[in-house]
Amino acid sequence: MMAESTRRGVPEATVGRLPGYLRALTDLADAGRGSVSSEDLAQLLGIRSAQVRKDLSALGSYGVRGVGYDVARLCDQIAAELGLARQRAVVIVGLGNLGRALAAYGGLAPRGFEVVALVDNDPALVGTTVGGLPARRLDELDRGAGTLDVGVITTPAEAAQEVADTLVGLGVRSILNFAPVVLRVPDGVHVRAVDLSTELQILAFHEHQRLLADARGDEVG
Amino acid sequence: MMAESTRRGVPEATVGRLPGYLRALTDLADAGRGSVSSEDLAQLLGIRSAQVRKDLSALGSYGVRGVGYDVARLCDQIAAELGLARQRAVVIVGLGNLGRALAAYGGLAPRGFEVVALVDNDPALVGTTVGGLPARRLDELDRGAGTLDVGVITTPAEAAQEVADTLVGLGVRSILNFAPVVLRVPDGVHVRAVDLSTELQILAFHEHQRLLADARGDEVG
DNA sequence: GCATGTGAACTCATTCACAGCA
DNA sequence: TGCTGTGAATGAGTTCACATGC
Repeated sequence: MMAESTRRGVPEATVGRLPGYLRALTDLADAGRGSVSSEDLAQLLGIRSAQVRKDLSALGSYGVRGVGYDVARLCDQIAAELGLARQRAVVIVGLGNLGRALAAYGGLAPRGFEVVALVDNDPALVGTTVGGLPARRLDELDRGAGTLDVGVITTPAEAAQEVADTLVGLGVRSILNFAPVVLRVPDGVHVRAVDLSTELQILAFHEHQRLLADARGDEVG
Repeated sequence: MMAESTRRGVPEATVGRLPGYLRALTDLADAGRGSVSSEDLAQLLGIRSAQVRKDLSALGSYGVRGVGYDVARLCDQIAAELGLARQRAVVIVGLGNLGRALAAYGGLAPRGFEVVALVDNDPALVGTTVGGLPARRLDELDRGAGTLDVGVITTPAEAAQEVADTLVGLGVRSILNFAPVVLRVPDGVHVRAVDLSTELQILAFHEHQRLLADARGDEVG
């Protein structure tokens, strides 16, 4: 069956860069720039211009040959693609140092994400407020919270799977997991994992390789 | 020219999974498991067994056909590959909520990373201690800190590039950047970026796509 | 028999190079 | 002329399927 207008199917690698484009374009818009070339954007993101053009043309975007892309329009285009028209409701589960830091982070609301609920099962924390929001128990969450779009898990590793199960039960279909475990979730639920140790170990690997290369007296690769 | 033993060249995608293997194997070792199959590991990491075998054989690893991999040995093998024999010295720059949370995080030391210095340029913070370490100014960092392996940047976006430049000047060649900017660094310096808004926006994209799909009454992909 | 290790097939992503159009 | 949009070429990563060896 033929597609109505262009068939959607933005490559995952492109999706991963869209927030970067959006950030750069927002900055350009704030600076009063009306249009921008793929080469400029490439510089700003640290990638190649052909990549930029491929990415943007995957959105069905309209650049102007010989001129570039209209900054404001491309902004809107990408924001729409990311579904940022609607504000998202975020719940943070786990109010340790990291959870509290994220709860207090001011960079979310202006980017379309509003923290609407905080959760911790530690009785000492329940009832206290962080950034104006009260902490509740996970099992009280269904009431009064309205629809939740995104769950952020900042619990210890041991608790994370159970939290994820509960969130999925509440209808959450997007999870950002900071706990160092692989979460099992049903099809249709998206999980992204952020792990500090993992990142550091990857950096360590490269440092180690450089060390080995230096010891061998290799040319710089 | 022929390689001495197997030529090193672990694919980047494999490197990204090594910390996950290490975590799973550490857990297995703690649980007293002596050996493990690629299928078991695949389950634990949420990937396929062929992937596991490819990854591990890239390390020149010795599994035993018909049996599996020796847990303790594979642990050592991967730790060696990641260069974790040596403890790494980490400096955290930017002692806002996130920086302080990371400074207080206990999960680093056991994984080979020791926070040896904390930096912030806010006079109100300099001299205070977080997790037993005093906060100093960035320009005092060269003295008494010994060698720094990894810089973690948790400053506001505006300050991040300057901090990165300074760190590079101090000999740091691995940077973990939490600030929402693309850092420019010389060749040979590795940067990994972690950005909360980016992650959330990627999740939002997929949620948005599901919504569109639902509205069209599509089959589940 | 059973699970590893690996060539080959395949899918996904990046880069090139140039046609097409303002 | 200059910059976009894109087919073609290349490269990276994943999956398949089976020969290999304990």
